Order: sequence, then structure tokens, then C-alpha cells
Amino acid sequence: MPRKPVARDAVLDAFEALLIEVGERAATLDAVAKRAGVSKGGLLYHFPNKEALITALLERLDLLADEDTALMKAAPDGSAAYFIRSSLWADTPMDRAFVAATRLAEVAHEETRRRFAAIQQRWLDVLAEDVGPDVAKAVSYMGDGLYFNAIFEGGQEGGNAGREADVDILLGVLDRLRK
Amino acid sequence: MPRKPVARDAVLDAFEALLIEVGERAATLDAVAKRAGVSKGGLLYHFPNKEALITALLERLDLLADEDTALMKAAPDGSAAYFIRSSLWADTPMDRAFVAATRLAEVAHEETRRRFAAIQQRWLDVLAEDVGPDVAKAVSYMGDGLYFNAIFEGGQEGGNAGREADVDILLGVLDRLRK
DNA sequence: GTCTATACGCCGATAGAC
DNA sequence: GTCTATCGGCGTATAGAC
Repeated sequence: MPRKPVARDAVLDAFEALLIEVGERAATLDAVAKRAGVSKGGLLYHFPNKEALITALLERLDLLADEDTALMKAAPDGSAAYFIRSSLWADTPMDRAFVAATRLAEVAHEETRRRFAAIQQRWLDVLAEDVGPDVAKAVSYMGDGLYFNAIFEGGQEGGNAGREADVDILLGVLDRLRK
Repeated sequence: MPRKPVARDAVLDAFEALLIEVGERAATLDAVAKRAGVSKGGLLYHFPNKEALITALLERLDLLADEDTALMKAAPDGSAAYFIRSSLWADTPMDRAFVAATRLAEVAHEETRRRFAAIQQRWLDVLAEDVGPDVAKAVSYMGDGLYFNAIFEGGQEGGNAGREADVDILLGVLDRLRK
């Protein structure tokens, strides 16, 4: 098991946070280093170039997506309800990695786009087991819509105030579709 | 009525196309000028700085969103069905302006985010008249989800192949909710 | 109205000290 | 393992010719 220095994780956390809060363009090596409390040279010891930073973020995302899919499958009230609830911004490690990666996909980063497609497909498969293929599509798009909106708030706390009620509404609609 | 030179529109079109196809980062003044077939200096005669280019794009978006909302209200099979159908990438002027502006919002451009929120609210109001507030929310999020996915394809034609079927599925789900 | 030339800053990355 | 110093390149913007 490869040991990973704390500084490395701190840098990755800083990169993630900047992507979420100020967007891809402002998530420069200088900014990341400053936020992580290291020098640019120090940062580049852990990640030889920016692409390595992105790769590490995508690996983190894959790992968290796997864990999340397992939880989703095991959810007591069904994976569809779990999926809708978890599509709300809750500042979880998974939320953070997902939204941060979204910023990169928007900048036409191909590898990031491929990862998203793969994760989405897995989710869709699990959803279909719960509610059938058609409603699964509807639920999947609703979840994407929730993320789409979360993305525009820069990971702020207040932005969710109105949307927690929305999740309840969506769960209600889902209930009508189950019957 | 202010006359707008063709060159100006060509520049704006080029900016929009680059945002869609290669993302915000690559939509530089150099790239926009080249694509529009003018020099950088020529570009900067029409738009004194990059912010002016963004402002013009947002004005175009507002105009198209107004037209679209009117069509939505008048749709024969209801605004909800119209909304879902029109959330699929169809390379319309509205689609292009919307997705292009999305790229800017992702980069934490505040004014762009405000415009989006306003447009979304108007849509939601129209949808609620058709299907009630709860289903309106569900439909709204599904539409956002469709756009969220369109965004990851860079405005390519092929990307829609699978999603046209998805729209039919969503319309079917909507029908079940109307009853 | 459109062009070329140029100023200037910031970003990613390298070299090398400690 | 972390730092400072520095380079080359690109992106925005200005000046001024045509």
C-alpha cells in the first residue's frame, strides 16, 4: 500500500476547493500552492505537472463513486430515493470530487468526460434495478439537474436552502411513479 | 434601432462556437479573431475588451430566452412537453447561446449565473401553470439534466443519437404524471 | 473599420540551493 | 521534501498606421 504524505493530500484538497469555489481558470498552480500552504516548487515535487494533479483528482472521484454506488445499492428505501437525496449538494467528499471534476469537463478535458460517462452508466444500471429503465432515466436526469444547479453556486452553504424542499418534492413525484 | 455590422455578429458567433466546442479556456481573443476571419485588432474595435464580448453573448441569450418562453407558453401539447423536447441539444440559436453561457458560469462568472437563475425561474413559472408546482420542479430538473449532458459533448451531432430516445422516455414518464 | 506591432502580466515548468 | 529564482510562452490590451 503506497504511503501518501499529508502534504500531497493537502495539495489535492486545495485544488479541489479552488475548482469548486473559483472555477478552473483560477485554479492555477500558484493559487493551489498558496492555499495548501506550500510553495509552487513544493507542489511540483508531489505532482510533476498539472495533468498529474487532474489525474489524482479523477482517481479520487472513481474511488468515491465506487463507495457511493455500493451505498446506493444497499439503501433501505431504494436506490432511486437514495440517488435523488444524494444529488443535493451536501459538501460530502463525493460531492466535492464530482463538482470539481465537472469544472474540468467543461473545459473540454476528454479523460474527465470519459470518467463521467462511465460513472453515470453504473448509476443508471443500479437505478433500473430499482424502478425499471424508464423511470431510471427520469431519475438520472433529475439528479443531473440537481448537480447542474449545485455547480452554479460554487459550493456555498446558503445555495441549498431552497433546494432541500425541492428534494422532498422530487421524492414525492418519484413515489407517484413507483405505483 | 442600432445597426450592427455583420463583422460584429460574426465575431460573436465565433466566440459562441469556441465556447461550445473547446471550452472557456480555449476561447481566447486570438482564437475568436481567427475563427471570425478578422485580426485581433479588428475584433477589439467591435468589442473593446473580453467582458464586452461576454455581455453581448448574455444579451443574445436573454433575447432568445424570451422568444423561447413565448413559444413554450403557446405549445399545443403543453409547455412541459415543449420544455422537455427543447432541452435536447438541437443546435438551435437558443441551445447554442445557452450552452456557451454555461461555460462562462462554470468559470464563476457572477453576472452569467444571475442571468441563468432568472431565466430558469421564468421557465418554472410557465411549467407550473401547465402541470402544477411539483411536477414542474421535476420537469425543470430533468431539462437541466439534459443540458448538463449536452454540455459534455461539445455540441457534436452524434452525441444526441442515444438521447433522442431518452426524450421520448421522459415524455412517457411525464404523461404518467399528468394523470 | 481593420490591420500590425508591441507592452506587460500571469501561468506552467525547470534548475538548483538547502 | 521544500524552497527561491528564473525562463519561455501565451493571453489581454494599447498605440498607431493604413
